[in-house]
Amino acid sequence: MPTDRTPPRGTPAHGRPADAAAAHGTGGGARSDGTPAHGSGRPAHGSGTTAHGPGRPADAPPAEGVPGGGAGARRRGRPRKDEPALTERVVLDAGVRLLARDGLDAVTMRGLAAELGVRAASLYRYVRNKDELLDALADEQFAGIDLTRYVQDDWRAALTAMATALRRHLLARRDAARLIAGRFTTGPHSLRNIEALLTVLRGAGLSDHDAAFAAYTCVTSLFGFVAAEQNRLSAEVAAGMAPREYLDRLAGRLRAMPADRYPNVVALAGELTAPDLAARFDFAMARLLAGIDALVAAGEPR
Amino acid sequence: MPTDRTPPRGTPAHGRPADAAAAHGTGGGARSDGTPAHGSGRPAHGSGTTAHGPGRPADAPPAEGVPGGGAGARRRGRPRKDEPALTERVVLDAGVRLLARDGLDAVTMRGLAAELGVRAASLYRYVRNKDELLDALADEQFAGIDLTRYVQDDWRAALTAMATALRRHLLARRDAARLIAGRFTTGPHSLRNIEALLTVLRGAGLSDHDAAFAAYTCVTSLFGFVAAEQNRLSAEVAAGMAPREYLDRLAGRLRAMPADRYPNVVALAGELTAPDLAARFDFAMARLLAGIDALVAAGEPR
DNA sequence: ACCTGAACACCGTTCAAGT
DNA sequence: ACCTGAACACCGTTCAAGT
Repeated sequence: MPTDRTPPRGTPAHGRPADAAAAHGTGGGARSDGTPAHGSGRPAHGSGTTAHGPGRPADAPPAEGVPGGGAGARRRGRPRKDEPALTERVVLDAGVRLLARDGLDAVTMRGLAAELGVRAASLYRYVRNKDELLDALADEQFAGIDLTRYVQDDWRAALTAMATALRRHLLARRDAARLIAGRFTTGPHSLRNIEALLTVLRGAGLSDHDAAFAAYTCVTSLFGFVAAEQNRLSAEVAAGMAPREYLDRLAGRLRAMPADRYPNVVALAGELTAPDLAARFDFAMARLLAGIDALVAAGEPR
Repeated sequence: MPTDRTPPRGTPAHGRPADAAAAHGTGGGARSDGTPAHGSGRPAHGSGTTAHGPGRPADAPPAEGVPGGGAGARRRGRPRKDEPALTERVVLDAGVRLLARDGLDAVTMRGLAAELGVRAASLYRYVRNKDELLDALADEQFAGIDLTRYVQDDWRAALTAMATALRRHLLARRDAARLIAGRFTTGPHSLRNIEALLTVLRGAGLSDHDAAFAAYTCVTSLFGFVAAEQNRLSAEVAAGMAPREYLDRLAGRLRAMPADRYPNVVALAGELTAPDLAARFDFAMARLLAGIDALVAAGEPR
């Protein structure tokens, strides 16, 4: 249960870094241990049952602690064999693991190095900087989902299935939305899924122009929705409340607003704080589909 | 509640401001909904020109290096007068200024303190931590826009005008989307605009349930779109390229993909990298409107 | 070729101590 | 009551070394 929270007071609570974009100059910032183990209900995330990409090393061994195995004597240079020990792939996989396990704020160069039993400076042989690492990590979030399998003749059914699967996939990945929303991804995994989306939209009869624009609309809307959803979830966790309590409190706040200035907010306080985000998502996607349908219908007559 | 536990360890006198506990961890932050004046005339938001609250010392000298004028002797305690010198409002305004001028990554506690001619530790009397500061800053991004003025009988026209205005507003604010997309905002400025949106949607004839859900859909979709747009823009900047060059390069990359595996991506490379994001936004909003229209139409007959 | 220690210039946050 | 210096435990990144 998510109830155990309240930032740990012994340790400095470091604010949320708002991420790490700056390629230069000032670093990103700190990590916030404010977030606990990510207990909020929902299907188990981590490595679960999702389909993997093609020939990936899969979940890989969890990075052995210390090389050499002996005493604490760390020597310079590299240890023995002339196998690289590190590769870009290994670094990236460790990043994925770290992100899934401890969240985005725990993904630091030093932390990642520790995950690999190595020092931070070593990583710079495999990634240009942290920003590039996060870009790669963002694309990597799509490694485990292949929308191609949802392609079918009934375009409405296909789009609905894709949207549902994508939402579920992202929600199951810690901080995925926060990571993705913060950068512009055009990596290989993303493209595979765009391809599937375009297949369906063109199959529905949309023009090239409309298909491309509709795909963009679907993607940004879905990301926007899931980002908001994942943020709300972590706001609940940060507040140390169960979802229901958090929402009830919010509803209470809304209802307490001056009714002359916010009549609709007050009147709809209940609806606005409805807990079932899956229903809201279905609503959103249904509206989008209906909107696209209008375009399909307009094209058909000819 | 994360708020009340963790009493200050050493000093009993160091209790945090009473209102902080009352306001609760959520978005709104420490100030309750009353919110001080904050003229927010909207127009010039740039740097020096922002509207001020009531009796503020105005823009104040940009933090003179040394007080007293003489040697580098910074003394403890506060200097002379017993006016507070800092208030929550002043801190927040400085944050807004810093964000607008130097971007989100420049908003650090130390940097903000420097902006105010003060040391970082002083800020903790006015904000609980950086995360809360950013929450307040996120809501503050909506201080300068009032969607109420776009309310009108023609709901389609109203929604279109609102969406356009909101997009333009956010795009004009450095890193606004990145800031907002990363947190769940329920502050006073946000609520005012939600109110306007709900007014229009209910006016269109939607049920309470549908109006609330449609509002949520509009907001998350729009944020998703603008976040992607602002990210792309900053990706261009980070790449040090002109927009056209950046997109041409991207189009080239897409066209170079294996056509057997990504036939649609390759075929639509041009459309997918179309530079006119305003057109894409209009497309997205038109689809959403059409989707909502289907709902309105379904409700009307009865 | 690959990894490291050490350093640099930053972070957020706490707290006893000044005025 | 309000602000500060100093400290703590972190950051990202560079670079001259070691092996």
